[in-house]
Amino acid sequence: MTSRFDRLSLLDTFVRVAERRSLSAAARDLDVSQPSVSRQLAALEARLGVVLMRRTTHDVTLTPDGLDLLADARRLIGEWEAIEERTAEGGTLAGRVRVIAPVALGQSLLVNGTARFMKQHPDVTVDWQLRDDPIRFAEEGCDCWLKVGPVPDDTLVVRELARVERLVVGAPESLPETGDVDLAALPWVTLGPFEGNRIELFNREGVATVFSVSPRMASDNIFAVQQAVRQGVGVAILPRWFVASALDNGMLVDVAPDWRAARLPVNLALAAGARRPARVEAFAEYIAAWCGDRLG
Amino acid sequence: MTSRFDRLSLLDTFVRVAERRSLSAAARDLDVSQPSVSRQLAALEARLGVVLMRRTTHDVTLTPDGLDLLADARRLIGEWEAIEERTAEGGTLAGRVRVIAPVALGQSLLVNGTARFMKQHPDVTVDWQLRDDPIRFAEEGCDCWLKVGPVPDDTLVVRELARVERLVVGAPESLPETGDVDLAALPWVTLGPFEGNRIELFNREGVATVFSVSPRMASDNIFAVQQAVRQGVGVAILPRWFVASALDNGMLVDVAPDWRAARLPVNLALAAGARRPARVEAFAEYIAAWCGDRLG
DNA sequence: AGCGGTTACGAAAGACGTAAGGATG
DNA sequence: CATCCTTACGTCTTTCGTAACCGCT
Repeated sequence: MTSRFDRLSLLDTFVRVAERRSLSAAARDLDVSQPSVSRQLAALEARLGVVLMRRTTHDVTLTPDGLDLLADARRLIGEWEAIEERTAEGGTLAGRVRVIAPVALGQSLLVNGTARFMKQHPDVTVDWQLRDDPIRFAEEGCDCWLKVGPVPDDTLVVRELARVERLVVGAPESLPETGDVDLAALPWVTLGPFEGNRIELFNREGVATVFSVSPRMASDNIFAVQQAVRQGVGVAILPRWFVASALDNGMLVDVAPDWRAARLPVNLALAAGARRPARVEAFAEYIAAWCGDRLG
Repeated sequence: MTSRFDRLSLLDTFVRVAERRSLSAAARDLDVSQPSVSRQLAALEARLGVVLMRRTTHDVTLTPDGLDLLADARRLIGEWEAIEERTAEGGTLAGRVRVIAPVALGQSLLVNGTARFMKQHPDVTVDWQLRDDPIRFAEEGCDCWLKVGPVPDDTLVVRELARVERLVVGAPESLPETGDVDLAALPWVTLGPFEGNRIELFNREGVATVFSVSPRMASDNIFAVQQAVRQGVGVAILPRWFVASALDNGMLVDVAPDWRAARLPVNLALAAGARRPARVEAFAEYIAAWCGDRLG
């Protein structure tokens, strides 16, 4: 009756099965027999008095109870790992860190920026997923979520990395030579998630100016917007970190040096446990420093 | 080599031994043989690669590593309990909640106030420790810490329950009959931890008045101060909740209705885990509501 | 000398893997 | 019908309690 299974191992198998959606696959991962996984799962369900997974022969799906457990299980496992790692101090970091980040931020800045981290910690695997859709953190098995704008999940610990400066840029040849430009009269290219047709800018004193535009082009992809601007389609609001080199080499110009769009916060979110595995803490620390330097 | 011990049980025994400062006592508590405890402790130490406790024949003391582990171990155990309780929903709460609270707050308000909670949850034991010294939360095995003033421990989650109103009270017969009193000229009784010889009061507009007094009496005990005031030794600054009934029945009067001392925050602190056992959450919720009603 | 922690040993319990059974797409 | 999960069974590992041993006050 008293299952002498290690409760943390039980959670571990549970998480593995949930991730692989298969008992057999989890068994291979964990290097045990498949019946063993089956028994452990059954034992966990018996212990909690709840059905965690609905098994059909060709798929395994979490019940609502299972979904609830998933986040807690991952956290508990992580906290145990943190304990083991802390006492075995000085040891080299190892394991996998799963990161979700916005496409734009990830493919240019972040992935490049982690090269040094990867060299420093050769046994750590970083698994990047670049996507812009809001995620259900708890269900993803994600260790570290980077997001532009507020993080809509109060089960997470959020740290603001930077507030990115955004400015109006255009291709130099497509702009009037006169110093003063009528921003509202220019053709605009807008970046989907952040602007509608309403542009709001602030000068150094914090005074706002608002005007409507009917964009010549709109896209949810920041690279597409930049390309369009370079080719003279119009002007756009883009983050400074993204256009810094283009500004330096003259491909783009700061159309309205006195005006800036509201700064957008870049946040880093971690699961809310009291402790996290050392590899996760180290990665978060590293990426925070990197972003602070580059985006601030 | 592969210790098949349940890691959470290992932590549980470790905590028990730390609390009882004895392997034998812990064994009795846990209803296992004493050698079993010895083995589990050894297994945990082997697993973490650290000596957790220094055992002499008549005492067991934690090493620094052991001290570090203690808080984490308690948290992990609590979080597992939270998992078990959440799934076994609707179940009746059980177990022990250890509370540390200031003497004054505890012996009058709090302990009385929990009567209904105790009735609602007959299987929950509440273990009150009333003391005013700052505690090392992590080492105490405390679930819930009530404190007046800021909580100097960033490993805790703090919730402000109330900001208590404090007013100048005196015994009616010992006061001049005239409406206007010169507060600085009255004899004072001061409450140790909160006042020195410098009294600062605010009127409704938030304007401050400061004056020095040389107290006729000083004490760190709020009951002693109240007694002295009632017997006409002098006036004192006391919290409204504490003197409310004395004000109602005329034993004390509000000496300076236009002036109030700065409100003192009453905080509730819990260990910072993502989840806590249901009994702890329930207790915290209850005591917070109670204090909000009575102290606000 | 007594109390308390560790080590030794036999016994019992439980978890594992292999193999058979059953359900589903 | 093939795949995947569950149940059955025998083996083996591991933990448990009892008992002897050792150290400290």
